[in-house]
Amino acid sequence: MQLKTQQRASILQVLDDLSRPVTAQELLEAASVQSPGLGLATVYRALKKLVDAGEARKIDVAGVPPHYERESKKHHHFFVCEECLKMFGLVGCPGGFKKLLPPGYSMTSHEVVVYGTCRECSP
Amino acid sequence: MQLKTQQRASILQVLDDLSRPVTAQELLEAASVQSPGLGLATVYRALKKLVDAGEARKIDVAGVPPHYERESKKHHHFFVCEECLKMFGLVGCPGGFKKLLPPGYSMTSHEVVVYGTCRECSP
DNA sequence: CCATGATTGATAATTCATTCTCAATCATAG
DNA sequence: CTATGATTGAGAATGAATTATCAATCATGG
Repeated sequence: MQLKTQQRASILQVLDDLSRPVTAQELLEAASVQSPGLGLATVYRALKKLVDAGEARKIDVAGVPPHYERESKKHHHFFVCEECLKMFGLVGCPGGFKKLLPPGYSMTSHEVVVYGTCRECSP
Repeated sequence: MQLKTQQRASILQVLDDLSRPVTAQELLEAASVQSPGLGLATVYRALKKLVDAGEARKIDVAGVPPHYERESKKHHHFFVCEECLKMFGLVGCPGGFKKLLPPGYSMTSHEVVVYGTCRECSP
């Protein structure tokens, strides 16, 4: 049986409140405010359950460690700030990716990552 | 001083001949035909030199181990076959990524990965 | 309130890609 | 051909993310 614990509640709340993808470390630090002494293993355990349940997803992108975010049906692309290395979700999509495929190839999904400077880090 | 060895020649030739990004393992297996007994460390050493010299580049993409390809000024996007997990280069780009950015954000580069089924794996 | 099984934190262990170590071998200038 | 320094292969070592272990603690049905 799945028990309700303060730790998991904090983790889920932080994942919701910070509305951008975060690393397990970021999540640990943010959720530790609510749940002092929180352990990294607990963060990973919570993330694993959420991902398995389809309520969160892991995002692997070149140049930064893996990030996690709440599953959402909307934005599915990402921005990585080269200054602070934070990741942000992007809404919308240019489309037109199928045109890039050679004959005989078919597309099931696609991923876009934009690198640059976020507002906070802009001069 | 940089010596010319059979191993490095094979590695470079395979990287050129297979005109698609490959993993260090794939490279080892392919180059072993020409250079029997080739070691993985040698492959990594050769790749490191090529990357440092700007003649090859490492491609990190979600779902597959890192791949390497000869540096080229042309295609810069990738296709990953979900069946055989091979990676292929794609020519062209839909563009229009800057439109996705919120105000205050700027773009320096972008990456696109298309997932699907390659010709070989298509029914 | 209590028994019981779930959860937790700390840390060891794992996994994978990659680099290091080192003795043996090889390429090449002279 | 030979000395010398570069390169090699094998396997150990590393670094980073993640998972397993285990004793202690906590949540919850009864």
